Amino acid sequence: MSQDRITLADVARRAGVSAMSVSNFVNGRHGAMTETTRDRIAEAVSALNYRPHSAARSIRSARTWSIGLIVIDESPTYLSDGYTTQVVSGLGDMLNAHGYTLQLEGLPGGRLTQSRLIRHRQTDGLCVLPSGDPAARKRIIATVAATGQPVVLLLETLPRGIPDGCAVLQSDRKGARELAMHLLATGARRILCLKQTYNQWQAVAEREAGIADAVEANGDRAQLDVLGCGEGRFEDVAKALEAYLENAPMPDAIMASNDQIGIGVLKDLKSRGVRVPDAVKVTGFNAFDFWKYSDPVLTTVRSPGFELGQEAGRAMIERLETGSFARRKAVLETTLQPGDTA
Amino acid sequence: MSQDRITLADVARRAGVSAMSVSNFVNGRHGAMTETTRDRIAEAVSALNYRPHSAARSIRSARTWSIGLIVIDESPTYLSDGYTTQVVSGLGDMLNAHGYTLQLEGLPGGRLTQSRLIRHRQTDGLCVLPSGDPAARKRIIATVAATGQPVVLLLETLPRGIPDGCAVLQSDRKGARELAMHLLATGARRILCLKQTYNQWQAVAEREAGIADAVEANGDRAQLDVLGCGEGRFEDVAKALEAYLENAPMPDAIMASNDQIGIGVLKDLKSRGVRVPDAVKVTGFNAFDFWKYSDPVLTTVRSPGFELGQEAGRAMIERLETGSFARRKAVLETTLQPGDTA
DNA sequence: GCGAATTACTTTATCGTTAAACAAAGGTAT
DNA sequence: ATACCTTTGTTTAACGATAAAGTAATTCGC
Repeated sequence: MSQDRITLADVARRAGVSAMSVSNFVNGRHGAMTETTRDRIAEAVSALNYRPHSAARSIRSARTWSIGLIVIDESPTYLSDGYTTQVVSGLGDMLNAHGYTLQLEGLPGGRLTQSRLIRHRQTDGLCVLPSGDPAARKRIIATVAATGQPVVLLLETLPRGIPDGCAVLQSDRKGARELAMHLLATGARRILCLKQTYNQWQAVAEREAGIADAVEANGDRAQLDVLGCGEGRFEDVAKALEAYLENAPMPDAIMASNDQIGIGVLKDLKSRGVRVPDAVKVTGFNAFDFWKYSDPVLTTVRSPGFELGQEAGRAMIERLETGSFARRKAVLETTLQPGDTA
Repeated sequence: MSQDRITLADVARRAGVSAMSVSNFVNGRHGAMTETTRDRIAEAVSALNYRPHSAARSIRSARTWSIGLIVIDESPTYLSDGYTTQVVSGLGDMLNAHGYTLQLEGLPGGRLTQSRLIRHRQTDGLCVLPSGDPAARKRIIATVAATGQPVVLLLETLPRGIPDGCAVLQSDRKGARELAMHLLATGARRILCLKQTYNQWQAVAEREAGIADAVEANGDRAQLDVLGCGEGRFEDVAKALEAYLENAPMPDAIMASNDQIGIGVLKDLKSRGVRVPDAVKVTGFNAFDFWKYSDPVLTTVRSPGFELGQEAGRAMIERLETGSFARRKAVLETTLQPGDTA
């Protein structure tokens, strides 16, 4: 079976060359190398099943070939949000394709200082998907930046004072504004925005702002109410709507800050016997690839989660290979995704 | 700003002690240490913002404090399946709580040999979520085991010849059997099983076997047909059902191998005007926490994905700390999750 | 009151790799 | 033939931590 702890020296001994030559071979620098030498090293490497010791390599070359992703989430199931998983997939995909490894860590904002990726120097750079209120998010970013490592922020603008950082965003505000304008254009006047308040991402605030933009552009003819609904589970949505409708008439449109809430709204309205979209229009915003499973199919906005992760990886790799970030900010486009509910 | 490259020696110099003392302090061995010394080291560590260099630590201690998870998936969005994300969350949660880091890598079975986690020695152990046909899965497991690292298999039984391994499973067969028995007990005779054929997990085969168990136990009174539907998207489900119904009457029950397919079936039947569960009973098997979003709510089986990930982490940590796996196999229970469709 | 054990450290050697400097052999220009 | 590259390697000295062994001062058993 595979004899353990095979080192460069073992391979070198068998191939009858120096350890450095083996190192050069393993790292793809066979430019200046006789075919004979190359073959003998190749034979020895595969015969001994040599596997480079990453830590030893890292200590000398000052590169770990590993990138960390810190997901700030209040729940232990920090990947439960389908959007997050798309981001992770995209990032991992890009990193692996370029020879980097992804180290993943999810924790609540309050426990950030316990993060191993922050406390130990074990990555070449850190990506962060922050959540929390604006002050908490800023604190989180400052803590990560204090490690001195390159930082890529996901779904969060780069604050001043982060010299070695970059932000990768998506057009949440614009996407939400266009969705709202569509509703207003098709006759809606009173809009209710239903947003999650559990994990506060900047993107969610942006969506709210985008809706407000559209409503304001319509002057007095339109009106906007905003309602929080905690984690956004069915119970949360039902409770929030119940409370709202006690003091207000049914709105013309309900805009949810993500698809999960949107589907919750659809369910609740169905149980009330309210017809969608005739009586009330409903929209989501797809935090996950979920809209098409609802019945009727939810009108929503597609978020480029996978691409966002990829872009973050690309930016980080460029930074590591050129010494500085190519740009301080990248914005990916959201796209309106028509359905049957608006 | 944070002066980079602070080493143990720098901290030791400032605190007026040896590097070893700082090392002991940082690693929590302050048992034998004067309060004065401890305080001076603590001051120096925080004043210099010292962060241990993981690679340097690893090279001497032969521990990386990092565990790899290899997800075999044919799609680049290897976390798109919600069940997988639960597993990753659970594993990450358990590892982080015990001071380990998670390194995540997703790739198709055919590209396994390019895996960095396999080619490099950079983790203390490897967890694998295999997919593919049985022969491919076996090959994958053999490749991973050949690294000589401890292996934990997820949703896959441990083949012979893997001395340093462990399997963490869930009772798919039993869960599916009970679900099928419930259907048979409430009058179903002709059952159609609709399964994904894209990422072939052992768990999916087990579910099919469980259904077959129940049908066989009913002798000639019951009949089972099995149909593949590719990735399990709506189009796939619709096409598969269409083809089936050309040569066969509508079955009494349709059992999907996961919830996504189950919801696809519900949609398709609704478009055909078939009433559920009166005309046809429908069940899923929750690969993701999804059932409750369907309308009507899908009758399904809860899979303990998060707990499975946790258990895998626990097993691996025990292995690393005691030198051998406490048990070769752990099976977590699935639970019937009643809904409105059966 | 003396050797043995304990406490609180320090010293030394080393983990496996790579950066940097060096060297020998062969080829080219002059 | 001499000087000067180029090619194809080798040698040496780290990188930053920890295991293991060592040491000086104190406490303890009897």
